[in-house]
Amino acid sequence: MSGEAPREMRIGELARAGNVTPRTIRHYEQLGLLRPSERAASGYRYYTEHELARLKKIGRLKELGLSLEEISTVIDLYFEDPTGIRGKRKVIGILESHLREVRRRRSDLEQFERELEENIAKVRRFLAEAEHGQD
Amino acid sequence: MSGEAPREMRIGELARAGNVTPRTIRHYEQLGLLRPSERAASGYRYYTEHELARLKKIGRLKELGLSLEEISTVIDLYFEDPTGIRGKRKVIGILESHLREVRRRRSDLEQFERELEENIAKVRRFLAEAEHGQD
DNA sequence: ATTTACTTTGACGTAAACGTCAATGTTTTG
DNA sequence: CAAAACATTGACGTTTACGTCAAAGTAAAT
Repeated sequence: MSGEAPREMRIGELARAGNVTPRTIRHYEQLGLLRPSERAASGYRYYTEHELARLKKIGRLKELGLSLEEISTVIDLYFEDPTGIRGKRKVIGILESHLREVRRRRSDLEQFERELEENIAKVRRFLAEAEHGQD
Repeated sequence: MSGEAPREMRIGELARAGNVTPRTIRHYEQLGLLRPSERAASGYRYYTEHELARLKKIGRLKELGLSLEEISTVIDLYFEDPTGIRGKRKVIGILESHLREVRRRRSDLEQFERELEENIAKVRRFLAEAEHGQD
């Protein structure tokens, strides 16, 4: 009725699945970013799909340009269910500042995108002219 | 008829305008990324608007996740006037891959923005409920 | 019961991108 | 022209995000 035997894996397998190295996973653990679901008597770390999802989320947040430390301040907002009452306003404050930052970066990227399009068009024109003349 | 006296500035002013430090500018110079337009007999570096534009471009390429070394291999594509004929297609190829990257990152940011908005709304709802109940 | 493959905890190493003196020279300003 | 503000070249320091041993224990496969 209850436990679906949640498919455990060790650090190597998690690393392959998450496209990182075991060292990276241990590093994340040191920063408090990703803890194993269980620790065997031997000392071996065991993980489940849940930790894999978290690992992947960390990767995406990294691609956004967040440092691991920044990630550690927000990652739980994605995984903890928000039933605690304490500090809700602070959480909102943090999320809102992240939102502002994301919007700023997005508009920077839009600007850059336009510049790139212009540059490409410019080079294309030169290319076309050149092909008309000699080659 | 010719020289419009192109408004020179020293490293400190360029740094402020580009929102970096003088150290950063010297570092970029060491990497061959950004050279002063002139070097006075005193040793002082002098820059113009052209170098400021270049400095800003470096910043944007950095935000794209390029390393300074990668930037040094492509930055000239943005500033050399494209009258040379050789390698135009390669240039277009690089610019287009940058464009693809920019678009990918932009859509990632959009996704993240939506997630943030959702999370904020969610926490807000919990906050409102809690205030209804006790507090 | 051995190999063989994995994992553990240190602990030192590294690459990138600057930060931060220090000692000294330069430019500007009152 | 003296003081304040700014710049120069070293050169060592720092942070981030891991890489890379080493020594030793554990698990899996034959």
